[in-house]
Amino acid sequence: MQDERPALYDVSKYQLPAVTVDVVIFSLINRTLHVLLVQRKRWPFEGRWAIPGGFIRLDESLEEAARRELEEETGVRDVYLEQLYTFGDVQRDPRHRVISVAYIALVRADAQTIRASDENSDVRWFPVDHVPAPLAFDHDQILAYALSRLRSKLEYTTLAFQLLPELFSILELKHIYEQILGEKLDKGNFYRKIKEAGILEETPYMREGRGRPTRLWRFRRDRPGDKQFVFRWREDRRE
Amino acid sequence: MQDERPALYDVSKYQLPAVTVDVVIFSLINRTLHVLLVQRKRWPFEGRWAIPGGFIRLDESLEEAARRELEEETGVRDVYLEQLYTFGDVQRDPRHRVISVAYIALVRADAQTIRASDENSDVRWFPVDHVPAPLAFDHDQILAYALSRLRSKLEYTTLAFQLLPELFSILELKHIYEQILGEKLDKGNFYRKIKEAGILEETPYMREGRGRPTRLWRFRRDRPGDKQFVFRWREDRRE
DNA sequence: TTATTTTAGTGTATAAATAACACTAAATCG
DNA sequence: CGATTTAGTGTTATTTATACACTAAAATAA
Repeated sequence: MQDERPALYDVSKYQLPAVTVDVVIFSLINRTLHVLLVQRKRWPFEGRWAIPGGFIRLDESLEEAARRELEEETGVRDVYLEQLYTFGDVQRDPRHRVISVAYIALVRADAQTIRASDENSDVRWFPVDHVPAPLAFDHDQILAYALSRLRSKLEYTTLAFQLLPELFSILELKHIYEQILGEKLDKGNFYRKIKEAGILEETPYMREGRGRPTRLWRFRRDRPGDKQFVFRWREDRRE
Repeated sequence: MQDERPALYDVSKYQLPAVTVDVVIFSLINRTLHVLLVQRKRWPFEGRWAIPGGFIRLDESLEEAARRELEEETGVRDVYLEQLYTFGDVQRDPRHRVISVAYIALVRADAQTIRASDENSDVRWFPVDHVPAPLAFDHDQILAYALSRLRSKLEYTTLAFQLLPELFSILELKHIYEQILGEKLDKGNFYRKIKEAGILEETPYMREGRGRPTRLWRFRRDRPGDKQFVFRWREDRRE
């Protein structure tokens, strides 16, 4: 118990579980939150859709494995990535004991280098409220947890910006919040809060549409470290 | 990539990392937040203090492993347990690739069945701001993260109650908040908020001390499911 | 060419939550 | 029996949230 780790030669004495890294990849497509799923071709759960993932290699960290997986599936580098939770129930995979470290990735709307475009692909984007349930393994549970984490972090982090392109309007940002929180927000209050937060940088650009043109903004990465960002929309949330 | 999991016989083709479960065990001792550490007896990090942990067995879930570990170290069952984070840097253990799933446990002040009492033990409680740093492996990092999680969850969960005995005074509860948050709270505002939250149940008991005796309360587990518990002391926190 | 529709953006009155701090209460201590 | 100690309540100013009405600038329709 004290010396809980065996010496090197001891490792072989233990039966080891397999470790995978699964990445719940979100993106905004047509103003709707989507998640990337892959279709399984073999037993178990043949034909079911699953969260993309793969075995960890001994020479890469968990996050490196997640980034590799992400790039393999989407071709995208340089995205927001965050560890979600580790799922380790004994029977989650019928073949072998598998422990899965789940990550969340947010891919920007304009970074669509993705090979998941055509209808017949075995890699596809699904709107988060229309996934082909049940998913393989315990992936319904993982997805549900990822969404819940997304919702709760939206309010006190700048996470929403990770889903937007470089330039965006304030109402587009509001739309993301509404998408993820699943509720309407007041326009005036949104404008006020987001401006007070001081995390937006005005650009000279406008976008024209049907009504009045809209100003485009960019996310200020260089935020003056002094005051912290808090952006709370509701009080009664938690994970 | 699509079929990211090999069939059963394939598992042996991969080199597998070892998986441990480490449990950061907190308790309140003499009104101060303490963490349980064990002293290593062998290389690597011989003599250094470490967060208790052990290898996962194939027939137990992650949480079961954490509970087993916890009971081995403290003799305590029935405690608050929550998964913290999974640490998997390649070089965190010099012997072998080890991925560690860290948990937080909160042990109630009155449940001191612990064999960590005497000074010469290799299992000991340390005040969280006086741990014998550096700890073994990356355990300084794990402990720091555990504390930060504890702080942020304190405000919107009933987590603090897990550290208190069955009966406690409101000022004792306030003291826990101050311990963990590391700042003084206003007495009047604390009384008001905790009472409005409706999570305390008054008991007929009092405790006598030097000044005016104090009323004892108990935590209401049977909270009427309707209104959610929010108990925020500061706005500018996150993890 | 003017009225209507559409989307963008601002302002304001009220309600609610928070923070600061002064006060009262019940016991022991000297 | 007054001072001290710890417990607990009350009051007010300030900040923040909420609801909702208003103005603005473009396209489109009459």
